[in-house]
Amino acid sequence: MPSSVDSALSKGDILEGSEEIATTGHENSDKGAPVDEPTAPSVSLNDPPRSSSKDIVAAIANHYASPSKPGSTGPTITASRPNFRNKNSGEGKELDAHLLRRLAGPSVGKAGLARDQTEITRLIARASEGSKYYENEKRKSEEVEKKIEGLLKLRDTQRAMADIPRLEASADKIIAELEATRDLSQTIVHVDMDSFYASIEVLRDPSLANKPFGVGSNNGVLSTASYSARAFGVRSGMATYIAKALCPSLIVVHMDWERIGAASEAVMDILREYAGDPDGSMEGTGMDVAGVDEAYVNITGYCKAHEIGAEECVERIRAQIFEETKLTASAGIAPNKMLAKICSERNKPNGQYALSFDPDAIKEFMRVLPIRRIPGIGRVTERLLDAVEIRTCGDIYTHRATLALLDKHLHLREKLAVYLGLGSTQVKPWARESRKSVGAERTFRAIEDPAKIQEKLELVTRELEGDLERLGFAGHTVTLKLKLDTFEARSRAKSARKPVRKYDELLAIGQELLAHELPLRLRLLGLRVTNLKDLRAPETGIKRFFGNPQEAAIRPAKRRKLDVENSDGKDAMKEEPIYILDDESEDDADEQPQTKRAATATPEKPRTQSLPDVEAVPRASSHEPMGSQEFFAATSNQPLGKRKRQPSPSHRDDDSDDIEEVVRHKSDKSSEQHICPICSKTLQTDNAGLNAHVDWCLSRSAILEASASASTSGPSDAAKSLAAQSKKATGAKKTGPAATTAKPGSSKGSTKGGKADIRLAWKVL
DNA sequence: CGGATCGAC
DNA sequence: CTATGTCGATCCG
Repeated sequence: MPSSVDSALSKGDILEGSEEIATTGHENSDKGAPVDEPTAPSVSLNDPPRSSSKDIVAAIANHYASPSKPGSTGPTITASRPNFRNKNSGEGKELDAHLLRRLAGPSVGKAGLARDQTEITRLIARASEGSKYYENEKRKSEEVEKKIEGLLKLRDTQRAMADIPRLEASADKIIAELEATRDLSQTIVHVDMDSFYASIEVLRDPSLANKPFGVGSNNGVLSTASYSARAFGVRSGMATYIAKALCPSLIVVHMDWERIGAASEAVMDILREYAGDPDGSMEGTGMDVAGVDEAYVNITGYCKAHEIGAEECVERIRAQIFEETKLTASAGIAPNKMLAKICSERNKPNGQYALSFDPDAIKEFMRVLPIRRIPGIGRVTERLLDAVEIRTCGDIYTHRATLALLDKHLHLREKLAVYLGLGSTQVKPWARESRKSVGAERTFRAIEDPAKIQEKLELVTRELEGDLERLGFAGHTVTLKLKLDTFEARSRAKSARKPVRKYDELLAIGQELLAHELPLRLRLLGLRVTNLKDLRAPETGIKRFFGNPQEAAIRPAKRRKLDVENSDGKDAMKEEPIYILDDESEDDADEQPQTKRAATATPEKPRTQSLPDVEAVPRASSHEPMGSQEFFAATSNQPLGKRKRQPSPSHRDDDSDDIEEVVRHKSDKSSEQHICPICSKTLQTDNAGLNAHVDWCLSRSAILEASASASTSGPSDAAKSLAAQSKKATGAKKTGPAATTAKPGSSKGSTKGGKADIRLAWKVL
């Protein structure tokens, strides 16, 4: 194995990444129910590393035949910055450092990795060599290199005639502005389950404890690896056969979506208890489920109400999680989501970390933080920043002039906010109105027979129709997504005059788009609908409800410190008087295509003028209709809603800012009459009650949908459907006991009664 | 608006 | 001889 190279790369700041790799469960549920036999989990102690023509695998196996006792030691964390430059020019065909990292997978940087990450990485690269996947990665890598080249050139020419001190001064001005927006009033915790899938497996089969094993859907890749497996270099996202090469004794278990979903539910329910106003009246409103195994919780109110400190509160949360699920969680406590997330990894396995709320301490914390730790900064961005010598957040300040010069590409303002440790303090449930698209896609063995491709299109279309139906959306634009067998991706879209959602309409458009592309050799085909129309948007009945002057009055008052970003916080408050009481439909009423949907993307002013002298330009604020927004925002969760949203705190300089209103403080009018937008029933309850009901109602329809597809499409589809739910419906009631016991009428359906049942379900599993 | 890319889980 | 699916954001033309 090469060595000279090592010096250049060896200390890969391996720390971080995502614990779990997202997987779908589509494949694993193919064969009926998830593995859950009385017997041992479906382990596949496969054949020893098949010595392929490439004895690379064998080489890897050799290299790691005797890893530094897996359990014995935590990974040696050699803190050092990534170094992408290829200093190993001495060797014949050296693989590009960036490419190596790409091949290493998305989660390189995770905690608990083996020591010499570099060796593993390059061996993996060798093993991958020649595959289409490899070639594609190489191509992409080269594109990035090219972009960097251009960037550096631009920087140099610009710098030649730039007034550096002035650029720095303007950056400092922005810093001052941003600093003024700092909000330390909220205590936010990010709770992250420890190797979730793996831990769940250990619970089912205790004999797995301390053994190196991985959890994967099928033959492909591992979604997660146990800590002892990580000591061998195995990590999430890694191809199973490579993992086996690294760790011959690796055990591979399949995902058990039922359990994962139940466990997730149990955990989220616990968290919801801590996420509410001080009086506890709005339990769950201060929570943001960010995936099956993680969530943000605003514990400000809870701590105040119970007169306890944040750390104690979080200890309590974690203890409760463990007590009720026997699963451990890690957590980060900080004044905003970004920081909380970063902190939750700090003491990863079963630990917590509380960041100081002192601005200077926060800045010091950021100063040494590798840029890659920032949510939103991935492989490519890390590479770009590295090119301009920015590796830690502290480097952002040092090179602020460069960022100013390359603002168009590197976003100075956004980076400065990161440098300051600013982030969103908005913690609330995902609102269905913020959904932008609904889609379905499928990967398969490359095919080129038009008839076969057509079949795939039909399959995907059927799936999409089902999702649209279940979710209650239709869309104006249909996009066909293709991935060639070379991994090259492509997409084609077409907008219809009317929002579409039916199978026939979708298929027709899909076929049209597809026809134009054939012939093809495909490995993936997907269909997606955007420019959504919410079919469950408030109808006249509901509209009246929200038109209620009292509700409207809340609007302007409750404008909270918008997150970072907002060049001019001052007048942001004026021109508030627009309470879109009625009609959310004007939403797609299509008028100003600009105003709404495009609000974020199309600022009223040229987005390019954000460079140096960015003068705060008061823009006409873009208002989101609030009607149903508040309604749903207060809802505790979203069935089948997906996660992830603006990772980075800032947006352009346009203030389209997330009109994130604080929806809480509500009129807790106890008895009011509302009409459920889903089932149309009239309810006698307060807002919370209504929301709870809608919640239940939505999840119920999701379940019905699942059963329906079960009877119409056969068992495999049903299983898939359920799997999809477990994964997507982070907040939705799961099927099974939990779901069937949830009480619709109860104004607290999601809290008391139902919860106990759900937990019971988890324990029973 | 359509297309491509990045990032996240 | 591996590498999903689903979604949001952003940038470009």
